[in-house]
Amino acid sequence: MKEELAPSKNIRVRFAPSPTGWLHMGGVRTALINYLFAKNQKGVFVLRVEDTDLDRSNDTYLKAQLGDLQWLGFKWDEGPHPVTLEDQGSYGPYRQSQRLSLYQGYAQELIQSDKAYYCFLTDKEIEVMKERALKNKEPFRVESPYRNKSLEEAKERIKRGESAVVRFKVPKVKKNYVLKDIVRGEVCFPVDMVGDFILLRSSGLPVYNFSCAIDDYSMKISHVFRSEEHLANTLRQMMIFEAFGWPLPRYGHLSLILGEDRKKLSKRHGSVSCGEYKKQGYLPAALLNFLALMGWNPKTEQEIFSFSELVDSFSLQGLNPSPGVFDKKKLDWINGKHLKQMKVEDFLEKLKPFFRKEGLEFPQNPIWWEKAILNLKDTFSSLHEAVNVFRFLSDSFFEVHDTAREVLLWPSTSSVLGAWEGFLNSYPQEEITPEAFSQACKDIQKRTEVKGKLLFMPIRTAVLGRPQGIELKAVIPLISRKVLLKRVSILQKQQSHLTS
RNA sequence: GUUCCCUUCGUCUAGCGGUUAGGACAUCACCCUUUCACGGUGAAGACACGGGUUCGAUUCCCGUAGGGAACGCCA
Repeated sequence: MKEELAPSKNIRVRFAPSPTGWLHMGGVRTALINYLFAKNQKGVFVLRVEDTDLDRSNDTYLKAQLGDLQWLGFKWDEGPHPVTLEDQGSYGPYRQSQRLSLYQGYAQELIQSDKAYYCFLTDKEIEVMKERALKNKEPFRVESPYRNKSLEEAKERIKRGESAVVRFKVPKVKKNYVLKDIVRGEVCFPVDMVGDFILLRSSGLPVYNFSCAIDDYSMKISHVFRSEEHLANTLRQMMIFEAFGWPLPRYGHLSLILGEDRKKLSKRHGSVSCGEYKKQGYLPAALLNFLALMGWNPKTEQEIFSFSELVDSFSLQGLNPSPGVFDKKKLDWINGKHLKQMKVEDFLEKLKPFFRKEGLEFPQNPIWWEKAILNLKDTFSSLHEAVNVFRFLSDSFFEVHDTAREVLLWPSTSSVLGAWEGFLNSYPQEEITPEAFSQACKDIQKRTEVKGKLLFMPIRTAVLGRPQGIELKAVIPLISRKVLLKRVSILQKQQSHLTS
């Protein structure tokens, strides 16, 4: 049964990425749920860096992840500054690599109280044990012969230069550990589910389960939301908390995000990093909206949420234990909805970096922009799509698309183009109004006796370079007469080339 | 293999003993549109199976099946 949470002060949650790669969508969802809970409860959101794997962690990844988190709109109350990496908050340092002496001290405490021991098993010896277990179809668990050796003996070996890890002495007395999970209710683990796991590596660096437990305690973390794959780790961490006699934080294990093949979302499913979605033109608010709706339900029929609406409506009861498949189509839809709700100036702001990247140039005139975005905004479902549409408005861009070929071969096309050119030449202003354009179409139709798609497709091709696409009435006022003339003449040249 | 988790339309989900099983994405049709899209209307589409408990199970319990995850000196 799910347990109701008593309202509690001092809510402190954390998101604890490890800087060994780019920020992953699963990570974003974990961060989001933690954040929503913290902020909904007026609690503290801590960002802790789990960089005890020195070989794989680096500052490039760390900065990229913090940057992405910031881009998404997360603000952490405590943790490293996104640019300088300088710690902010009174429970620091927030990078585990800077807390090593803390872990070593606690490890000593466990060793002294006989709850942990030095183990001298080599990789090779463990490998042999594993193979034997596999052969006998037994579950593999490390059974260290050093578990019951005296501390004096161990110290003697270390003095001689042997390298040792510190293993936790998993208690053999208790039968089961019961976790009261916020999203799954009671989860029961048998003690022998895990063997004596490593606390400290031979290098003296802590392993995830140890540093995580120590830090959740010492940073006074009240609630931990993390993905379901950590369930077995939680058992280990519960044991560590028990060994120290510390009160356990509340845990909530979030359902996994799956790819279309129902396997854990990973690189082979395509885009999984936050940065890729950013690059593709998704809005941060849309990404968060989409992710929030996987595994969480607002209990209303609302589907489109701003970040702050998400914070306001969040509740633990909406959390769902079953895994969910990442549906990009739905993301696209949500993104489109967010795009349509955007103010013109915000929209332009989001679009600018994409224009820069594509090398597109546009009039500086703000009135032009206002009109352009207003006319076209509702047809986009992503910024990427928007850029592709705006491309047609750029003075410097005109390309005759392959699909125009057929149109150019129609016998009536040449007279339509001629009439269109004639209209442009005689039009007294640079900016053509939608009304003038409609009238022009009627005139051309009357003069050439061509109508329907035979009329409109050549004109659209003369404007956009292709017979299909954006509505002409919306787009004509945004392109100057001069540019339109240039485009017709290019097309006419191609046409005569093609037909001769 | 062992342990743990999960199971309502193709997908995300509502449902917390009595419902015509609700919504959304996607799909299809129609409307709007002198194209594409947007938008609008509508259609089709689900309780994995077998036992209990109960007057009554999608809902509670137990099995079975299926799927997933974890079993590192990764996190």
